[in-house]
Amino acid sequence: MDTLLAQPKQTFVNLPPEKRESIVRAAVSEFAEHGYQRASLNNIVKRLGISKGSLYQYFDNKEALFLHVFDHFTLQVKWYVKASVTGSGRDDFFGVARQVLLAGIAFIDSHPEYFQVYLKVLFERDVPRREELVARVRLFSLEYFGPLADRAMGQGLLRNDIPAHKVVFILDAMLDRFLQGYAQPYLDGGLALAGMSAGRLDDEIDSMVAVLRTGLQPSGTGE
Amino acid sequence: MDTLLAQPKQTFVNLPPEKRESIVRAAVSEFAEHGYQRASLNNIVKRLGISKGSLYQYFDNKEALFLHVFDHFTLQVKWYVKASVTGSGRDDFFGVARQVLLAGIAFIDSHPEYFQVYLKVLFERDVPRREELVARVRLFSLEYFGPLADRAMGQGLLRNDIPAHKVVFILDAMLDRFLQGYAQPYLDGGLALAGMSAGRLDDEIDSMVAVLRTGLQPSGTGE
DNA sequence: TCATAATGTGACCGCCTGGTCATATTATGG
DNA sequence: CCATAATATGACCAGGCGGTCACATTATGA
Repeated sequence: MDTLLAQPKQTFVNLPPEKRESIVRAAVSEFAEHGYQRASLNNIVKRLGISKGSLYQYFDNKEALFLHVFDHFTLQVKWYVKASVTGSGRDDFFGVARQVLLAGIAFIDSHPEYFQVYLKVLFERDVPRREELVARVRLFSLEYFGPLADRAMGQGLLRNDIPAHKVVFILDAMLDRFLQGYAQPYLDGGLALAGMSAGRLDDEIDSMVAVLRTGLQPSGTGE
Repeated sequence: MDTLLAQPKQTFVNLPPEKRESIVRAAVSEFAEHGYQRASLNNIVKRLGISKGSLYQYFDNKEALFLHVFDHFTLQVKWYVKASVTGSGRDDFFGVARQVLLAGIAFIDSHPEYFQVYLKVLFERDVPRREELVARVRLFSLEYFGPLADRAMGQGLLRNDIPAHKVVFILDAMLDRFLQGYAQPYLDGGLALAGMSAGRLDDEIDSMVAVLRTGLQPSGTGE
């Protein structure tokens, strides 16, 4: 699960870090804009001002470059989510959901193109090892919220007429859709999430979580 | 809003209906599999057993063919949704939501490739007139639920601490995500929606709507 | 200094793309 | 029957793709 998808060649590892980073950045940018299949290695080397031969000294082929980019993406996401939750109270199921949502927003703000790569993978058919890539991100979400939901259910903090896995589905759907809307303006259902001020965004998140609370907590529980 | 995006050439209109339909079907299939940019006209004519020159006698170019396909898609969707709601009680906001969800499922079942085309458009960047295309579908949803939500709010059937447009966002997000999960197995958050029996699917839909009800109705209202 | 290894280069390859057009085939109606 | 219009065809074009490779350049260390 935590193994890397692809290793670059030794030549790439030997590169000075700043050059490595600029190459990854250019690749992310190209994959974000065009998805996997339409992304052009010619474009990438042109942006970087290096020759195509060099790129092939760093990575075996287009697929290896792409998988390397995706490895970076998943590592970053997991780091963001884990960092956001430690410290805050882990007992409040919906509080954790709120934290994860905020972490997602923060990630998109600081790595907008990485998130675009992910969205492209979701809806492009012939991406190499696509199922595996998507599973890495989504299973992370399910594995993360699943146990939390089970525990909350055990403690009577969730409605018992809805199975825990369905609670996770609803939560996951809401969070994912919110982040998609934030990243892609025309997906936000008229909420104008994209480019919203941090304060107003917090309000949106709070009311979103409030609805989840009301809908998913046992009916007697106070707010 | 209801004007067509693109007209085929007269030669196409003159074709016998079954040939027209087979051409549209082949185009839908190709666009569904590869999205707009990677879809290949060569593939389409190969499948159909016609020459490329013929295709260009029917449509000005790739874009016109694609827009014609999308026109068909939007017309079908609107027809499905409208047909599903007439007859049932229009007063129950969440009942309507449930009907629309069922209509979406029915549409995907009978036109799976059309829905794939739509999903591809959502996440592909350089689709011609993409914003306009997406707006046609999403605005339909907003324009459809917006007034319903306003009315329900006026009748005190919705929580008054959440603005109506936010209610619409939540509803839209949930419906859309549910349909995406139904159409793309790896998006369903572990619910295994795809290929689910009709009965179990209805259960999933009912509990989804139940959560929405509980979360969005005024706190005193019964279920 | 110099042999060797590591790295950089871009012309080139076969393949596929959307699109064109001169030509062949078929339908039409006087 | 035949002239004309409508339609069908596929070889062809320029351009872009991922990938290769013989060669040029640079770094290394004895």
